[in-house]
Amino acid sequence: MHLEEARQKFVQSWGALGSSWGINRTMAQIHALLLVSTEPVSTEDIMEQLQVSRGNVNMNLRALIDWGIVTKENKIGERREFFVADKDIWAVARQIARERRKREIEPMLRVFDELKNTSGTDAETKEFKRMIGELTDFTSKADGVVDKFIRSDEHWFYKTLLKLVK
Amino acid sequence: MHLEEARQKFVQSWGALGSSWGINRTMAQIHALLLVSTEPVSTEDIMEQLQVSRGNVNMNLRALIDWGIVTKENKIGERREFFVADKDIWAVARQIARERRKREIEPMLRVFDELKNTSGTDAETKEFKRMIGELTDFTSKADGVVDKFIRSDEHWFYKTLLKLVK
DNA sequence: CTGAACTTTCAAATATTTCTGAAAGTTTAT
DNA sequence: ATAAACTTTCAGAAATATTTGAAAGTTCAG
Repeated sequence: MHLEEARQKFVQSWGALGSSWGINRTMAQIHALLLVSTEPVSTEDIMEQLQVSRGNVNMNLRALIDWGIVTKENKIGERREFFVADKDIWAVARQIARERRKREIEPMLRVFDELKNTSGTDAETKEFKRMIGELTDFTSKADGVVDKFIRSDEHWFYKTLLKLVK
Repeated sequence: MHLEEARQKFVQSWGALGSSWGINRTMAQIHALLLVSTEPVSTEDIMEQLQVSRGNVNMNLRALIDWGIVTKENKIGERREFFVADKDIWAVARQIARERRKREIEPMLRVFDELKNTSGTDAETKEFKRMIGELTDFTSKADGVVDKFIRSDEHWFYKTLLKLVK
């Protein structure tokens, strides 16, 4: 398989994976494209390579920047903007973990907290509260692990992983 | 907040969380409903409580059964089927991890494996292969952690978590 | 075997998400 | 100040995902 075919295959697969994790296909594809590009890439480049509109590229680039895994870059003597993805996979993973934690785990824990105050002493209510309690417990523990991961540097995490996978 | 309101809020939130993780809203809502139900629940019950059609409930129940986190239950002297969710959150999490591993991590590793064979000795190709190598490394390590989690019982995982979160 | 009770299927309808493209906005050079 | 070069916005269009509902299928008691 030659480079262009491989790159294309990677972009497609990364896009497909993204969509099964609640990330839109084009955003994931743009990210993939930047990941495997050695040079900073312009909006036009992306439009051409992925065959999508300027507006689409612009919006998804903003989102990637917002997630903190892509940055603008200015080439001297060039008017237009170029973009690069953080190439450190561990840093990208930590950043995504950080964002999803903020956007999903924290709000869910807040909901659970509210639900703890459900009134009633009947068996149904007790059972409901018990389940919410278990979910809170589980979610908090998962949150703890994610938090540790976010705070870790690669070295720490690598060592811990070694221990974990034996 | 009284029980019905709380239950409703939980079902809504679980549905919303599901959709940001690539699980369709109704499937997540049905799961939520079963999670907080003490008694086995019939298709009709779900239709009524979530205000969705019979076909929709049926399809999503099949999917939940397929994921291995919901089971059919027959009440004696009753013709129709009832459904219950596995109430052990850790078991549910392990099951979901197992399925997503099979459906997502494994195929992605297979794609990476193919991409390793990209021909070419130029700098671009080398860089591409290096990135694929890093992604493979990262994904394999994540896979190792997930695998360990899947094989763990709650006790083991709880202890490890304690170590992890200090 | 027949019909009642229930489940499954799937084509069409609906809802949701994503994308386009052109207009408006911004920045910089002259 | 003007214009060229580029970026952003967003209403409507297109694509995708989900849902409906009615017909077909299944099971079982009588």
